[in-house]
Amino acid sequence: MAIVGDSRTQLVQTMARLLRDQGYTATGLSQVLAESGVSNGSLYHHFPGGMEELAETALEASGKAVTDALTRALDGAPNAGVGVGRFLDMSAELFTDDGCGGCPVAPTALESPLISPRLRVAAARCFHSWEVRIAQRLRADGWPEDSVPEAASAGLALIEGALLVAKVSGQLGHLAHAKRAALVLLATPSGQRARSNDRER
Amino acid sequence: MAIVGDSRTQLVQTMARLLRDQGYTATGLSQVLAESGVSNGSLYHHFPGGMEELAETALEASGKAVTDALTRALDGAPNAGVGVGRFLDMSAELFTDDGCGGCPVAPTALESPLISPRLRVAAARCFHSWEVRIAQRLRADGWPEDSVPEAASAGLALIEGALLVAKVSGQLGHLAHAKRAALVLLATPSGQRARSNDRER
DNA sequence: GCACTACTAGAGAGAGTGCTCTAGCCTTTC
DNA sequence: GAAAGGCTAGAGCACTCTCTCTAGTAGTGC
Repeated sequence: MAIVGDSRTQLVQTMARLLRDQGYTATGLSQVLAESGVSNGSLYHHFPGGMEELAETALEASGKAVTDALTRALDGAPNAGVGVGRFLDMSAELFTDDGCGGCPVAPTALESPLISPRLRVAAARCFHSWEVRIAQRLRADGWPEDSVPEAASAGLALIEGALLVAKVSGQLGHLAHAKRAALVLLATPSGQRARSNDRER
Repeated sequence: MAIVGDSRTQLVQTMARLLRDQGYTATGLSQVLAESGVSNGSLYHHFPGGMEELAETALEASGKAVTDALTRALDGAPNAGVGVGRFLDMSAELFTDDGCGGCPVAPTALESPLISPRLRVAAARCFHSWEVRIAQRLRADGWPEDSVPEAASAGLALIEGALLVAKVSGQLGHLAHAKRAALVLLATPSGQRARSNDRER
C-alpha cells in the first residue's frame, strides 16, 4: 500500500479547485474523475454519499486552508487591518487570467440554499470560522468587546466582496482597494468608532 | 394580441429570480418553463440563443433594477455612506427565511468564468454600473478625484460581501454591520484619508 | 376568402447525468 | 499457501438535460 487515501486526496483537491472555479452544480462527476485520474468505483468507495459528500469534504478542506492562511497573515501583522490587507495580497497572487481563483467557498455557498442544505451549512461554518479569527485579532488589538463583532463582520464582508468583484471583473485592483479600506476599518482600536455613532440614528 | 412580450416578460422575471436563488447551472430549463407557465416552443421563439441568451437578458434586467434602487437610495441620502446603508436596509427586507434574496448577479457571476464568458461579461457590466453610481455620488459629496475609485470599489465590495455572507449564514445582522462600516468608509469626504496613508506603504 | 406574421404547444432526439453493481487486483496477515 | 479486506476498474441503468422540429392557433391587411 502506497499512501493511505492517495486517490482520496486527489479527489478532494480536484473537487475543491473545481468548486472554487465553477461551483457545485456546474461540476460534473465525470469532470472530477477525469481531472483527478480516479475511477468511478474509487469515488463511491471513499465517499458513499456520492458527490454531495465529496463536495462537503472539499469545502471543509478549503475552509481550513483559508483559516490557516488568514491566521498566518494576522499573526505576522501589527494589527488586524494590516493582517487582512496581507491576506488580500496573498489571495491576489493566486488569481489566474482566466478567472480562476478567489474564495473557494463562495460559488458553492451562493447556489446551496435551494440545492443542498448540507453544503450551505458547511459553507456557513467556513465563513464563521474566518470571522472568528478576525475577531480574535481585534480583541488582541485592544478593541472594545461590543465593537468586535461588527468590525469582524465588516472585515469578512470586505474580503468576500473584493474577491468576488475581482474574480468577475478580472481586475485585481479591487483587492488593493479593499486592502486600503481594511486599514481604515480595522487598524485603529478606537477612533472612528465615536464618529460613526452620531450618523443616521 | 394582448401585451407584446407577455410570456417573454414571464420568462425573464422567472429566470432572474432563479438565477438569484440558485445560479445558472443549477437552473434547469424545465424549471424555468414550469414556474413561468411558458412552453418550450415560446422560449426558443423569443430567445433563439436558448438558455444562455435568456440568462443574459435576465442578468441585464436584474442589474438595471439594482442600479435604479441604488440610485434612489443614494439620491435621498445626505451622503454616499448613508445612501449605501439605506440600500443595504432595502436589500435586507427582500430576504426570505429559506436563503432566497441577496445579489441577483453574484451566484451566476461566480460560476461564469469557465462556464460562459458571455454571462461573465454581463455580470461584470452590472458590477461596473453599480460602482459608477457610487463614484458619482462620492464626487458630488466633494471627495477628491483620486480617492473616488478606491472608495467606490470598497463600497461595492462591502455591499456584495455583506449580501453574500448574510445569505449563506442566514443572519441579516451582517447587513447592519456592513451599513455601519459604509458610514465610516464613505461618509466623510476627507478625514481618515490622511490617516490611512501612513500604514504599511 | 386568402396570405402572412407572431406566437404557442408539445413530442421527441441525442447527449449527458449521478449512481449501482460485479469482477478483480494488490497487499497484508496468519 | 491461503484467506481477507482495502481499493480499483468500468460496464450499464434509469433518468434528466437542452434543443430541434412539426403542427397548429390567433390576429392583421388586402
